[in-house]
Amino acid sequence: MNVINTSVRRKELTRLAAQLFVQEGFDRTTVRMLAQEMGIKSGSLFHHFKDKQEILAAVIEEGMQNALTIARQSIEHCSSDPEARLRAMARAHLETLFTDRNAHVVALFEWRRLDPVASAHLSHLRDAYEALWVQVIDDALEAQLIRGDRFLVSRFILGALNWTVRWYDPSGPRTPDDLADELVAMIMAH
Amino acid sequence: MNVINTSVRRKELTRLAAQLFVQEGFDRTTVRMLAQEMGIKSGSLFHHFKDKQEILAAVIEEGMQNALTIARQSIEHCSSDPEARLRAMARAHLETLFTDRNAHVVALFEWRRLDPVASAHLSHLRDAYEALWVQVIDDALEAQLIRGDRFLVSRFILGALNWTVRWYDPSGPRTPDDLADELVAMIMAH
DNA sequence: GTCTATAATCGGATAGAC
DNA sequence: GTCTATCCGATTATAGAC
Repeated sequence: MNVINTSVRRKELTRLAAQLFVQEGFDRTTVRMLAQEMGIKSGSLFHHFKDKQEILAAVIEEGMQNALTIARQSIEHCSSDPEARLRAMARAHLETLFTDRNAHVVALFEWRRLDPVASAHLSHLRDAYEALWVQVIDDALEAQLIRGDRFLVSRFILGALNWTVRWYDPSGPRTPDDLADELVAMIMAH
Repeated sequence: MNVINTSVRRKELTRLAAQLFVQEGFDRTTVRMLAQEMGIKSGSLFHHFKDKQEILAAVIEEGMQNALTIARQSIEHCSSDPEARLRAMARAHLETLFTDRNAHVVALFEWRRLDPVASAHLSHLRDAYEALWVQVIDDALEAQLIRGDRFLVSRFILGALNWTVRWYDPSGPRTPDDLADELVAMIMAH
């Protein structure tokens, strides 16, 4: 019935793949490395996934799905206050990047490696997630919490958040929530 | 005498390599592609560079050198005013990313692909560039132009700027300078 | 400095037995 | 569902002639 294979086994394998993709990058991760991490031989891997591309697509779908779910849950809890919603979105973004870990990072940094068909198939998820952001940003702009062009502001905020992957050390003194709060504080026109 | 080969021929080849590295990514750029772009056969390439790694190091050194030079020139022109200096740094950053193009982008996005020796050898350039930023940010903080932790603020600003590579279209209506100005406006506590 | 030719290795992917 | 064995194209890099 389902076009998409969602068995728990495949989920587990996808999780392991995400880990390697973040560590090494998609291009440098070989099917042999993936298989070893999964405790099987490289030939067996192709019983679960058609090819390497399909693994990437699975990871990225998982990452965007996660990001969407967590973000939606987070802003539900504070539906009225624009400032709380903005902070919640930033926190949710960093939560899926660092707490849940890996899949969302792959979605952000390896999207270009998707073949055109997979990219087209998954773009609605990315669009839905960005729409969530633009909505929250619009509310914040209307409440005069922040200033600027809705499009640019969301790009800048997401850029600042995404780039944390390159420098932030979760084992350091600051929590992801600290980062999110500090970013929001920085741009607020209080 | 010189440890580093700085012939104009090598500079030209480095420029072409940078272009391909941005388009395809370092891992997916083959020496055959590089050679073809340079109008020679792949075997001849190794007369100019010891190996593929050395090409990457050359590109990244060029990119950081460019960024440093342009940034220093830009803030010299406005040595007194903290706001002008901040704006100048942001403009310079986007100028080396989009106007000069390629080499600085490679430095930012492919740094991880450097082998440890090359990375250690080039890190002083990256550190010098970041120090320039922290200095400008410190001045802006002291003048109460912006608020926050000096370390985090510079990371967030650089993240927002770096991520533009992923979405900004230079052939669109906005100039890189527009972007820089809008980012500065967004974070200013006027 | 560039060429041709090729070595040596590694990559994704398949076939067929169990 | 996993294994072994293997195909075969692609990749980095070298050797030696011109």
